[in-house]
Amino acid sequence: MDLSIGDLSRRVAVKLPTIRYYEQIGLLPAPPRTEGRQRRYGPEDVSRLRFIRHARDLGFEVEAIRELLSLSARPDQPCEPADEIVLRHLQSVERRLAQLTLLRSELRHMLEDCRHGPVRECRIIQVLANHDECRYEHGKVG
Amino acid sequence: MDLSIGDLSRRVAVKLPTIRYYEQIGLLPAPPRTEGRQRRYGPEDVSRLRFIRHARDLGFEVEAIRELLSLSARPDQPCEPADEIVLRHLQSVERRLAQLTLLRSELRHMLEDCRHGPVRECRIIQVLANHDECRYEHGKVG
DNA sequence: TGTACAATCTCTAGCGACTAGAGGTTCAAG
DNA sequence: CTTGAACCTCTAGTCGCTAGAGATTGTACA
Repeated sequence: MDLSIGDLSRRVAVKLPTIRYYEQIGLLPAPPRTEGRQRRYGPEDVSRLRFIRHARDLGFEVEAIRELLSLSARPDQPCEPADEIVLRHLQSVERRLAQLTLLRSELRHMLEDCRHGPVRECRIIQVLANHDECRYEHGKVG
Repeated sequence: MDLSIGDLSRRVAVKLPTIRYYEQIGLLPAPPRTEGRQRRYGPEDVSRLRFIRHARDLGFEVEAIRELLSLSARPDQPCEPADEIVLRHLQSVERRLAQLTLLRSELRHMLEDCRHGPVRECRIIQVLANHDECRYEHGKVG
């Protein structure tokens, strides 16, 4: 039950160059090759890649995933370190949510205030030119 | 009233290499130089950089800022194009908020379900290994 | 005027997590 | 045995900066 990289890609829904990338950065082990140097994967690789993909979908960074993977390889150890990783991620998601919520109000107000006249009278442009006209303080948002 | 790049940086709170970067990508015009090739800025540059910084803080992409800047240079034109840029951005912020909200529940549940035993019994690791155990469908989140 | 040193200069490379493309090789079906 | 899809490696590009090296310039003080 050997899978080509294309088979693996379709099964796990991870793009082919991404799989090679994960191998390159050491998230996935380098698989055995055919005589013609093509990669062949087994069921272990399928699970591992699924794990990675799922964690990425949940927004975990590669470094966090690396830690989670190495934790899952030690089933007897306590799982606090995993908790901590998830908690840190949750907190960053919450910070991000707070920022974006503020940002959303700001953008809504800009649109509401717009009188649809010439640019000269446009509140959108005015607010951008002058932070004092903002309703809220806001920090950087990516 | 000529400002060095350091003066400008302090005034607008934009880092020095970032100012040079904005010049390089054409967001800021190339300023006049001293005999020794050091940049000297005037009040126009201060306003323009403030505009840019504010828009970046609000999460607008550089391309959007480019358009907003060129709109603000034509005060007689109608401001609908500016509206549209802001609206598009608002919509992407809203999409992002929806994703992150879902993600937050997912992470919270993972933490709640954790029994703090060994990794073998850890729901966090189990959920990551198997998407079917997720409470929600979730797409990619950055 | 001399000198020290902070500020500035250009250039290149790195970040994170991929993605795209060129140009060549291998596999598998018919 | 031929065809062509799938695979290979390698480099470079994405976005919006940020960091560093190594050289030059500006300026405050003696």
